Amino acid sequence: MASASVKDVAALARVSIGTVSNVLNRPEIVAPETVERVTLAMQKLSYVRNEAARQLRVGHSRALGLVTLSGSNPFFTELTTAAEDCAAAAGYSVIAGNSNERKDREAGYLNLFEELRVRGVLISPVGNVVPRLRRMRERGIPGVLVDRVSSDLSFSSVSVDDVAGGELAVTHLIESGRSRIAFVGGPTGIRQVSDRLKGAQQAIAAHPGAGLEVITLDGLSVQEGIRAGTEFVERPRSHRPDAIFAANDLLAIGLLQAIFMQGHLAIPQEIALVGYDDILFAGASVVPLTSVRQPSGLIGETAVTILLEEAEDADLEPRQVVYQPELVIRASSS
Amino acid sequence: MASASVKDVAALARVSIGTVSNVLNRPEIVAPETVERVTLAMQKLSYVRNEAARQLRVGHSRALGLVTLSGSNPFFTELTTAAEDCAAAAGYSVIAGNSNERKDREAGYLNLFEELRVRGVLISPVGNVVPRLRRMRERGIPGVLVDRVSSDLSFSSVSVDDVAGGELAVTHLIESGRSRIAFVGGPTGIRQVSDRLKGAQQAIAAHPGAGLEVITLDGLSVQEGIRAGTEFVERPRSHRPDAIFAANDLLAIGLLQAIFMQGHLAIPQEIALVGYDDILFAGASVVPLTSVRQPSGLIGETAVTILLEEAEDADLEPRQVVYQPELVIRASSS
DNA sequence: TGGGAGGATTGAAACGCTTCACATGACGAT
DNA sequence: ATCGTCATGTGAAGCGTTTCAATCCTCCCA
Repeated sequence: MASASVKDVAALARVSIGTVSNVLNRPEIVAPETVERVTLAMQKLSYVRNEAARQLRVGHSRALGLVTLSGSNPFFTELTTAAEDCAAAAGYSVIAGNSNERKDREAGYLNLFEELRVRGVLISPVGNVVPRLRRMRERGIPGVLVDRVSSDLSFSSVSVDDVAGGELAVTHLIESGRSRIAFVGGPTGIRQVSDRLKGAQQAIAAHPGAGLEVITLDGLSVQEGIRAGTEFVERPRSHRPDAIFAANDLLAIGLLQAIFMQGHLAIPQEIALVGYDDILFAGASVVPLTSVRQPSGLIGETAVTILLEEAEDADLEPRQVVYQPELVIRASSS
Repeated sequence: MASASVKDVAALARVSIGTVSNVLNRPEIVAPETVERVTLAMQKLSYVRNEAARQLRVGHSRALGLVTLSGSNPFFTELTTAAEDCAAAAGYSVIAGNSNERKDREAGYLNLFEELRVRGVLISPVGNVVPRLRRMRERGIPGVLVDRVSSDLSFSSVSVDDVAGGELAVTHLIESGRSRIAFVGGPTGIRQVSDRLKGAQQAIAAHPGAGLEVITLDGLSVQEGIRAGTEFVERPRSHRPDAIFAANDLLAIGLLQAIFMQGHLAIPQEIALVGYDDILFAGASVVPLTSVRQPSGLIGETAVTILLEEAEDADLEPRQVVYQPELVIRASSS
């Protein structure tokens, strides 16, 4: 049974299809009793508007596209949920996908969003998506960068000061008496990672006597953390750092597993550990994790708000919103 | 600048629009050199197909809808990722939303999916969605239940035997010497919760001397777990259970925080703890968590496969796939 | 009584695509 | 030379909306 269309509703309510469309979109301009008759007809036929037809006519959809970096990182899950809620309040839905840090998946989602003619795109990019976003903007699809600042400031962005976060973390480690510090991070191509590293380096530079070892990994997962942690455990004590700053909490949890549970090294006594993101599980890990907290929900909301404004008015100046991170100190570092 | 349409491409390539559509959809029936000319024209104009128009014409979209119970539960995140991958392999995209255990949000997503004319719906339901799904199926949108069996078997489902899981968990607790066991779970309206409880009760019934206390909560979050755990800690020792079976890992982690970290009761010595889902963080929590593992990815894949088959052929008999859970024993219970 | 004003409704065009019956032409078989 | 076949390409219809100019009433005022 094919579903009913405006035409069927119009026939049943004995009005024109134009009127049906009006009660759907501007009920205030049609006579109350007509509204009622049409509404009744819609119920009888259990009419459901065909979004594709609407979209074809008006030129764009009621959906926003969102590409995040990782599906397993609760930071992005929280961000996504907040974005959905905020969008829903404005009558939009969010189509969310995660690139898992792969450029091909990222490109795949952008293709999809373009075919779908989404109203706008939120993205936490892996590769250099700015040229691509520029092309999309020329066609009326604005973009907002999330958790990342556009290098040339031509796009709005909502981010957290990752340099400050890195500095916060490492300064804390130094001030609590550590000096041989290791930074463990994912591909340095990811801005968040390189910024956190930069912050770490600044903290080191400000404190003579402290040194930084940089371990570069291929990703930011628990698995990678375990791998890196195992490597630390295998070293002779004299070559081990006395503190580790991990580029995110998943990594930190992996390090914790390898160092504390498998390697039996005391945390924080032998090695102190600081993570990043302050995910829900950070406070509940084997040794509760000191972590740099980012306002994930707020980021999502702000990004959606800005995106919708730009969708309304394409000539808006790009804005850069930067939130400040906050250090949450727990047992893993004190 | 409005984006190019088939008409523009056709004009530039000096063919009819029908031919352009053919190179898009059945390139094998058009002459190779024509294909090339058209492809070139598409590149020149950076043509992007308008999915809404395509969909309007063919009657349904290339998307699947997915509603999960919770966005913060990694079990569903893993399931979603697997479903996305599986759908992508078949040329479909997944629009995922989570109800956060709220019926209104669940209904909202179903509305959206119906307006979008998705090809099919995967759902892990909160309320009784069967009548709703039935209506959608009459209109050509099949549905598959995920992590839940349809009460009347009129829909296909992919689930895990939650009764067996509950039995597994509690039998393990009893066999390791506990007898005063508490079940802590979210709203009993959720099938997963009531099934796990039923399994727990079966295990108790099979072992004379063991007793079960049932604590019912409003949700399955870390927060709720902390609340319940605090209550246990405040009790006099004689009224405390010697083991807790939590309906999921988030709850268990909350319990852990309240009992072990705030309440300073030894786990597992004073209270043993078993969770459910074996999420990524279970093995890395304060006290590594014994948990019942479900094949989350496999569930997602299977569900998508079945759904797509039913989308092809509406007259397929509904199938019930039930996977068996597995107990992963860690420090929190031994 | 004629004429506006203005509210309510109508009807048709257009959005961009797919589909399908049909046209065209080349070529081999008869 | 005629016909059928096959490969290729064409053109128009139609999917379900929204939008907007045009029409139709009704009521009020001069």
